[in-house]
Parts: sequence; structure tokens; C-alpha cells
Amino acid sequence: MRLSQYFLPTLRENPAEAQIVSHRLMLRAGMIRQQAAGIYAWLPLGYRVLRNIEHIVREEQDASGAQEVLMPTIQSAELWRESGRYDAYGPEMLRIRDRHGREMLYGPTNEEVITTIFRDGVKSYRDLPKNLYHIQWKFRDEVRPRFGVMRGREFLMKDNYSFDIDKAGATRSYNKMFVAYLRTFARMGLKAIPMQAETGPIGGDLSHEFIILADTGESAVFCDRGLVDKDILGRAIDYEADLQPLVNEWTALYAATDEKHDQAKFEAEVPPDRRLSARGIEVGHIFYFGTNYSAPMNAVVSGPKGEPIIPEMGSYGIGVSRLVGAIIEASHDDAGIIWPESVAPFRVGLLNLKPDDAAVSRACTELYAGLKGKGVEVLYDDRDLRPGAKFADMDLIGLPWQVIIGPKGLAAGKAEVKARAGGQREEIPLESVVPKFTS
RNA sequence: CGGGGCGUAGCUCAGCCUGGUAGAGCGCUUGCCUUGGGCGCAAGAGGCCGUCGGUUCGAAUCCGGCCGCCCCGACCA
Repeated sequence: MRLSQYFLPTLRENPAEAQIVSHRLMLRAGMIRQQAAGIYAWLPLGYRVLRNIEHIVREEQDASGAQEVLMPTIQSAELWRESGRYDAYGPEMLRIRDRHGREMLYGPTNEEVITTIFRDGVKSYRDLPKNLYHIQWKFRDEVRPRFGVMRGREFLMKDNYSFDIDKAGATRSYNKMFVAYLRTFARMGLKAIPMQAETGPIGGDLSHEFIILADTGESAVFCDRGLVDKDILGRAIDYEADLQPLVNEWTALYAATDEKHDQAKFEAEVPPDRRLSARGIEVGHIFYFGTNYSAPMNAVVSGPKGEPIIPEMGSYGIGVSRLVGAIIEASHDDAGIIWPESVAPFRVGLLNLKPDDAAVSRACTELYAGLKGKGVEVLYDDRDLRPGAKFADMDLIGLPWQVIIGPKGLAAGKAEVKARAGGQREEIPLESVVPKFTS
């Protein structure tokens, strides 16, 4: 993409409305614009990141055996009366009426819908287990939206729902999601640590929040440093095998949010040099909740002897739009965003420092075509601006690599390649640029 | 929902106390200049001063209602 043609309204100053760094940077980098409190429009750059995140989530869900569906944003009140939650939910739920006066709502979550879909389509224990997910916009009318997309009222979320014949099966489904989540966040360049969460009325230990570490995180977290060093992407995962040992490996070490933190236990279990107290942002939550919805909504299957079985359910969420902000919180510097390659809107930023110079522009055009031809996503800054403005914009939007072409380097047949993370620069021959990003 | 603050140009803000018909910097447009970190000079464009009403000869400015946004707290993916 040529930057001269791209819709990238960057801001030089911090908008007064934005307080935290990810919100400021997303506005300044031209990723989003606020439409109302907690409601945002996604501009091209931001939307590319959102889709990249969505893509990783989808791949890992599919790999784990979950199947994608798409449920509506608008649901009927009747459905929620069936589960008993219509009156229980409170003013967070956006309630609306259609032209016939029927009570509708903009879905804050999807347990009811999925349960009816399951109920209508699955009649036998032989059809279990099932795990269905979707990635859809949700709305919760928060009293006080803030932090940009980190805590908006409208947000994009991946949520899925597992149905199993018994608790053991539900645990297997839970473990699959546990591992899929570890992989999902790791692929985004994040250190996500599973922490025991409140389990509500069901009890037990099958509920974890996935918290990523970021200095500006909203809650304090405490954990064993060993968790941060663990690597999931290097492991071969067989989702058909017993994942319990793997899950145990991650849950054996101490990890707690401030609500559940027990300082005495922390000190007893974790050696001093491994005690990590940091700040974190919740980006995912997995939850086993048994028959809370299947029972009241009469989602029953027949067992081997014809007896009714009420499936054991679990639900699993990832805040997709929140992740965009969360990644920035975890990865930025004074100059701007530093995208991990896996989610970056473009991989390479190509800077033409002197568009007036025919030789420089020719070299840039060739590199641009060469990179694009090899499938490298490249944003080519061909605008007629001073070099300083280009550097500033490029650092702000945080593409992982900058290829800088100016008259000086070009005279020596060199391009300068700068890594946005760390800022290391190297001069390489022009003809090495394309291979560098394709080999 | 309790407490606090703010709505003036695309962005950041001044002006408001002490009413007299609107300003700065950045951004934008044009020209010159410049070309490795938001350069310089010059000339421009751009605002029903959130909205409705009141007071007044006259309201961005004073008074009231409404709307919107932000911050702290409680709450939350």
C-alpha cells in the first residue's frame, strides 16, 4: 500500500479524551475514532490489526477442534426469560424494541442462543462432545466505559461453548481450551499467564483468567517467574491426547490476581528470586459451569439406555478488540507502538526519504514491487514530506521493520533496515532487501 | 450509580472572573526554500464558541434546563 493513498489520519498531539497509552496511540496512529462513549469505528490500520488477531484466534480454535458459527447480535428477550437472566442481568443489557413492540436486546453474551441451537440440533449422547465458537460484536452498557477499546461498551469477542456428557468430558474440553489459549496469546507475542479465577456457584478449580503482563495493567498480579519463561509454541500439541499433564505444568506454579492473592502462600511456595509481582490485563477467561443453562433451558440428550442426560457446559472468552489495546500496553515506547510481527498491520514500512530524487524513487518503487510480489505486506511512504515526519509516523504506527532509502545510502547501493523493536539498524545491499524478508 | 472536571478551528488550548460581535501553536492549502528525525519564510482557508431558553441595547463571557465527553470510586471481557 502506498501511504500517499492510504487513509491514515495520524495525530501529532494526544487527544484530550485519551488517558492511557494504548488509547492515545490508537487514536494518534489513526487506528480508531470514537463515535460515542465506549463505541469506536475502526480505521484501516486498526482494522488490519483486529483482523490479524481474529485470524490467530480462529486458527487456534479450529486446531483445538472447536467449530465456528456466527450467532446474531440481536436476541429476543423471550430467550433470556427462559434462562431466567432477563430480569437478573440489569442495566448493563441494552434493551430495545422492534417495530412490533417486541422486546429485543443487543447480546452481551451468548449462552442462551447457543443452548437453543444445541438443544434443537443434538439429541443423542453420541453427538457429544461439541464445542462451538463464534467471533462477534457484543454490547454491555457499562456505566463507565474507559481505556479506549480495552473497556468499551461495544467489543469484539470470541466466545465458545462446550457440551459434554459428564464432568470428565467437560474437563477434557476445558483443557483443550486452556492449551489453545496458551498458544493463541503466545502467538501474539504476549506473555499470558493463567490465573485461578472465581468459580461462582459451581465451585471447583475449573476457571482461569488469562492475564498478560503490562506495566500499565489495571490489576496487580503475583506469580512464579517460572510461568513467564515457559514456552508453549515449542511443544507439539495433540488435542486428542490427555492434556492434563500439560495443564498441570502451568497450574502447578503460583499465580494469582490481587483479589485471590495470598501473600503467605506466595512466600511459602515461591523462592524469593522467582517472586514476580507485576500488573496485568485480563484478555481471556475460561469457565466450566456445568448445567447452569442446559438444565433450565431443557437442553437434554438421550443416554445409552435412553435416559435423559443434561450436558455439562463450559464457556470460554477472548476479548479480541481488547487485545488490540492490550498488546499496545505491553509493547510500546515513547515514539509509539511496537507491533509483534504476527499482528502487525504491515510487516515492513518502506521510507522514501527523497521522493524528488529520481534514483531514490526508482529504487523504492522496485523494492515495493519486489516485496509485494513476494507476498510481504509493505506500507510504502511515498509522500512528499520531510524525512523527520516520515520517521515519526513510521515509529508511531509501529511496523516491525523499516526499510529506509535515502540518497546517501543509495549512492553506495545500500538500504538501511531498522527493527522497530530495539531500534537496531543495519545497512544491507539493495538487492538483499527482498530476500531478507522472504527467506 | 456516588464524587469531580470539561465542551471555543481538524488537534492541543487561551479568551469567560471584570459582557462590546473570536485568538495562538500545531495541522491543512498555495508559493519559495529545504531534504537522514515533525526545517525555514511568506500568503491563505477554516469556528452558529455543544444545545435550548433567560437576563441585557448587546452574551463565547452572566443565569437556568438539556445533551455530550473525561477523570476518581463502585462495577466489568
